[in-house]
Amino acid sequence: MTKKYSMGIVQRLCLKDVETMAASQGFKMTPQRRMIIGFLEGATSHPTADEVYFAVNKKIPMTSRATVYNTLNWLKSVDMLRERFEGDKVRYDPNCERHHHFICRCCGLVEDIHFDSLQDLGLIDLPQDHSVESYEITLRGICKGCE
Amino acid sequence: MTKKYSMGIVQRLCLKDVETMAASQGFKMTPQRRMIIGFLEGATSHPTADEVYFAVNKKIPMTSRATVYNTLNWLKSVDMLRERFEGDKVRYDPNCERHHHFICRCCGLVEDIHFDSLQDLGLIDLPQDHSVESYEITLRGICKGCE
DNA sequence: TTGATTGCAAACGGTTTGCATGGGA
DNA sequence: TCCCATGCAAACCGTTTGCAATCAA
Repeated sequence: MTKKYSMGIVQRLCLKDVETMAASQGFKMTPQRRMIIGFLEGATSHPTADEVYFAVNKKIPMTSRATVYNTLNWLKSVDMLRERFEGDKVRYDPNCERHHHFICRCCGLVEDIHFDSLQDLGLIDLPQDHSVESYEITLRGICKGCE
Repeated sequence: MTKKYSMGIVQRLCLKDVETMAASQGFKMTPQRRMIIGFLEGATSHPTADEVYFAVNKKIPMTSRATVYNTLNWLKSVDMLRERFEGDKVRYDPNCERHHHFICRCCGLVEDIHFDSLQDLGLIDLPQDHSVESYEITLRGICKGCE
């Protein structure tokens, strides 16, 4: 499964975009894939593979872990899903817009921070020795619920 | 192994500090621990557990993986070592000073960026709903070697 | 002396793989 | 029809655990 797909700036994973991409790249849509994508679309947090597995099986009690991983890796390989390591597990982030994160050191909550809500760093300040293409900011602290 | 230790601001993992901490907290120093810490002290990159294991065994050919993990977790639990997920594996960062990172999307190189070399964000811009204690910036791009 | 630390090997948990079956296009 | 995707189970791999032996303090 090589990376063949690029659609420019994808804001957020959505079924419609995946259908388009699949059709043009020769991938097949299946009920399982639609369920998985549907769940990710609506996810406000950053689910783990297992959370996807259980959520999908609550609706269609017949989706194997292999299919879940296969689908997640497929979406990752076409840049429609991001993998992040948070706390101590891998999580999947359907938000492909540039954004930052807030992580609560108490409960592990991860919240997206809209890119524009933090000031732009300004490329002038970035180190010159490497070619920097993007950046993201991770804020750490205590969330409202834990305070 | 509960977290009992706090030494204020630790700049960078060093054997001397660990010896002091161990003595005051009732932990024991062993040749294996000294080797592992010695390796981490001098590491310019962010080694994986396996890299530590092989590096240490090159010098003392008798340190088990269990001991490596045990020591890494011990240092982590007393805030003298940080765990990071980079690329697709867990890595250990002996630099406990506030700093940022540059990650090469081509070779996976991780380089520390001195905190002061990026402008301070200014807390005014941070979201008000959670209590933000710190932040770090991850720069992504292509390193000099890969260009 | 004493109990923390070690090495070993088995266990564990998340992810991937091989293969035969099933189902989109 | 064709071959991509699926389910299952086994394999894999990094990490943790249980236990008896060892050794730092």
